[in-house]
Amino acid sequence: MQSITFISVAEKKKCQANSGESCFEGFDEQAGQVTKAFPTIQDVARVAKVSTATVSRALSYPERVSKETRRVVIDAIERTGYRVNQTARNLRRKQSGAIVVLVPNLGNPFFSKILSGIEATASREGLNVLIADTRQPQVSPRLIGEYLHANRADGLILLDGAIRPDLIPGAPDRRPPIVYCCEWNEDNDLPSVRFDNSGGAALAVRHLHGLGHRKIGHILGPGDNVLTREREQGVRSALGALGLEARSDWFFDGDFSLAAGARAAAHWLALEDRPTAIAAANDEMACGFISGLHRAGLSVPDDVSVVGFDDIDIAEQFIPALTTIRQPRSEIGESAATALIGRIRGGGSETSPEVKVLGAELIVRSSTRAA
Amino acid sequence: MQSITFISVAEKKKCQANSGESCFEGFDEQAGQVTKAFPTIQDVARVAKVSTATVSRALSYPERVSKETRRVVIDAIERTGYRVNQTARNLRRKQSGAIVVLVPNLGNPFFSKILSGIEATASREGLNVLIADTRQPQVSPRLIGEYLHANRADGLILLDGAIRPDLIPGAPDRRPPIVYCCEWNEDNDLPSVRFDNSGGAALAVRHLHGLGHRKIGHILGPGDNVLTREREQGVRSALGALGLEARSDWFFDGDFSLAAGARAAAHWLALEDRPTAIAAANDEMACGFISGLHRAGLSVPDDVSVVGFDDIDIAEQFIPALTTIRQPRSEIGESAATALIGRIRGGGSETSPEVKVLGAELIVRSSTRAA
DNA sequence: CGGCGCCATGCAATCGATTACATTTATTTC
DNA sequence: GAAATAAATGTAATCGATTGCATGGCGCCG
Repeated sequence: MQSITFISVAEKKKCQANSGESCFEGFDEQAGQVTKAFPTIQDVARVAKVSTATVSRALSYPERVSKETRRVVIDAIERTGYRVNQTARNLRRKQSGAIVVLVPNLGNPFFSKILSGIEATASREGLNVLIADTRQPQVSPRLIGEYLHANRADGLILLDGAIRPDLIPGAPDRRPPIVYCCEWNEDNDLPSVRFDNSGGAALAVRHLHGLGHRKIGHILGPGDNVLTREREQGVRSALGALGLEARSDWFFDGDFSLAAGARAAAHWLALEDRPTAIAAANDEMACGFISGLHRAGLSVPDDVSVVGFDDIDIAEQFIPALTTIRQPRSEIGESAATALIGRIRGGGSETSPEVKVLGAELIVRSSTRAA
Repeated sequence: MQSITFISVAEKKKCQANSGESCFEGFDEQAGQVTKAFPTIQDVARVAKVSTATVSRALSYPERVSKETRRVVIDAIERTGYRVNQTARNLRRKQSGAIVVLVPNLGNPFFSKILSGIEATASREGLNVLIADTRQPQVSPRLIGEYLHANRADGLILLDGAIRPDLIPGAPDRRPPIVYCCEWNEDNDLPSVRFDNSGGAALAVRHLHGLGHRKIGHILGPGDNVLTREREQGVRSALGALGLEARSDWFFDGDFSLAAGARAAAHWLALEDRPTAIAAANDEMACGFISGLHRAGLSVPDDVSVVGFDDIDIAEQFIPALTTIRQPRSEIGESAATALIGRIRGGGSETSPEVKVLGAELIVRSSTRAA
């Protein structure tokens, strides 16, 4: 709303000339035109010849005013070009009208679909979506703490499991409702919406086993990540259940990046006894792995089968098309937003489950084949 | 900030018991502990034994209060756990403290890096970033208009060239400063930050020409998009300058999607006289094209050379690694945010250029080779 | 020493809406 | 037809900060 001149110079002159009230209104009765840049509820009330309370009610509780009055008010709003000042409304209602989404690395396309789901749901509910990147170099815990405070947002969605709201100073009642999405933190029991990561990883392993593979490796995500642990654990327990060996030299370190996949390929190539199939903890690493092998003159799935995880856009068009574990990303965003909004509106007495787990699905394409 | 009980039941009792002021303060003098959930500037003033004006000044204009007072105020803020209520501040200052970024399809990873640049710059300047997806089905022009109004945001970045702020009803002085980013609209002259699209497309064509290709085709973006037109025009004029033919059956329709690239591949395969090189209007279509050919048993760059556009993450790890035109996406986001903030703070008297063009760069990888 | 000006601070109006409570008007009930 | 009840509207306090104006204290100058 930057700098505002409520009454233009031309109008001021007119004002001195006729000293009428319509001048202060900023509403030119003659022309029936809007002349004030930012009419307030007072202006509407004046034009509609009712009190501001009535205007407010006509907007917020239409059933509380008579049909006739409603019409008059709507009409006045249109004539003045009035828009509710959200800031004033929020101040009075003690809310911020926004939810904050804390994203680790906004540049990562994995999050954009989730964000899209969140945004769709939130905007449908009349909430603004504020985003902040938690991994920007200049972002201090101090600033994060700022976002976690209730007077910044009505609610918070954390896509970054490393953020721990329970560690910020100040009583928990200064925090708005919080929901983790995708990731979570094992050191607190805040509600979360997540995929069945270990189940998905198990699907991948069983798929490979079903194709006859008995030597199965895994490319891990970054060490400090909860998804990494879940997916690894899913792989290990599936291997165990199938009576297969989990050889430590077949578990390659990674960090969810394409480059990490390429590095894993180099390690794979250096092995004496190579696994015949690889389950990667995400699609990027699977692609990087395939790409690394390709540069070495090997081919997927001829030389090794590869399963990814996530089903990112490119997976389907990659060469070879990537067999992967699909997670409904847009859906998880919607689900997290819905859960959060429930908590915001519910005001504490919450009956919905603390943890919601969304199923994952195996998508078979061309990067896997019989051993 | 949802529903708030300012004084807990336990405290109320204590309050009746000793009827002291410290009760109303919500600050337990004995323990030196914070007991009020949301202390206000009044509480700080009381604890610091100064007026609210002084507290406010100590925060906003530290040089306006004495050193001693500043210390006392800071101390009181820490003891009470006070945080500025941004809503109240914004109301008084007639600002919203936020910029809105209107994105066409948030799910598209192309935008996430740009968003990241915008967010980094804005948060450094103390502005919140609000995002909205303009292509959600339930988003009406009405709602977009809501975002375009100055009392929603202090400024606006449009990543969607199809949005036309000049068409919304109401005087232009009800709009906050606006900057287009990446895309723009030819029907108005709002400031914009963009890449050199035609120059980039020309780079691609000259690269192919330099490799000896004389039959060059192009896969277009969606018809209504300004980038599509610029890139096509860049291709055509480069072809012209090199004395090459721009054959209409070598210009394939597309829409920036992977699938469109695959469709173009089908069309290419169906041609009698095929171009030996293709410049795609973006990387996704280039990948889709390559993938489509691969499924037909053909290979890039052996059978045809392909240049993409954008240099998305996957380009480097695609098989073959994609030759493409790199655009500094994060940088354009920063640049747009900087331009916008300049306009917000500058308050109208703006000297920076209305259109800023960022250069594009050719990245040669393995999807192109000599004819 | 009186007057001027500056500095630090306080008082109170203000931003623009919402809403508890009061008041008026209409409707129902006996 | 009077009393009770319900519906519609108005009055004014309120949300929590910022800031124009007023004031008191202090130093400086002639």
